[in-house]
Amino acid sequence: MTSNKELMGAGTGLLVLSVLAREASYGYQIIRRINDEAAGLFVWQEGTVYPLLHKLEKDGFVRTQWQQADTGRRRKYYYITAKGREALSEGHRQWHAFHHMVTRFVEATNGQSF
Amino acid sequence: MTSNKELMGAGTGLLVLSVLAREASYGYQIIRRINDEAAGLFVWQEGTVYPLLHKLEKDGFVRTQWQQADTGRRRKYYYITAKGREALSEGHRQWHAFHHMVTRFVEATNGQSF
DNA sequence: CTATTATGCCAAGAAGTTCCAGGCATGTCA
DNA sequence: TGACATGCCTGGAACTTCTTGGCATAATAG
Repeated sequence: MTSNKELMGAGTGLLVLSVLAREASYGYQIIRRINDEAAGLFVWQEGTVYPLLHKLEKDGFVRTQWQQADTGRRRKYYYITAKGREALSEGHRQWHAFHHMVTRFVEATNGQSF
Repeated sequence: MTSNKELMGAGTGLLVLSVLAREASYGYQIIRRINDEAAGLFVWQEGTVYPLLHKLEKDGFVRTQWQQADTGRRRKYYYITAKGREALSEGHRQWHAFHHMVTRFVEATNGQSF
């Protein structure tokens, strides 16, 4: 039985994992990508994302590797693991189920103003 | 600028407000309705919903009234306010925007396994 | 008649998440 | 040189949710 907490928090991990499923990346870039894509809907702070990345690593959903960029700066790259892809798939499934429920509820309320 | 926290937490308030937009109800019944509708996807605890209801009241999204049921038991009925309906409408809008973003992200990852 | 279950409200404390506000270091550009 | 962007991180505050419990009445089972 999935807890509500996991489900709600799933949205954040889901976004990060989906970014990494496309291409390995590092914290600073992940933050920019997601905030760009959010286009003002929300803004993730560094203090939100770095702890989340550490948690994803602890859970085995990503692995990390320090790399030296052309610029000379050190970057901590995050790679999604097989387990991470499973979690992404499952999370996506649950997300849809939850969204479907929310939509059904809210749209049942009335036919006005939406 | 909406914070991420508000957006994620919005899902819970959204469900409760949408229940109340259809029909005034009381805590115990709200919990059962939502858990029934969730059909195992998640289970809300009383400890989650009652504080949420108090918060919705404090924010002016609902007002309350004690009533005596036919059974003789006291029930605290929650009525959605105009402000609550506005919040529901706005929350619904944001929820869609967020869901759209999540979907776009996740489905961009690959064409497999979903 | 009594014990259990269902109804109905709530709170206290723990655990987890996110934000805010920083710190620290290097590279780039004016 | 000084400011800004990049790049990592932490500590503490604030908030949410869960767990576990209490309290009281009504319905039902034995």
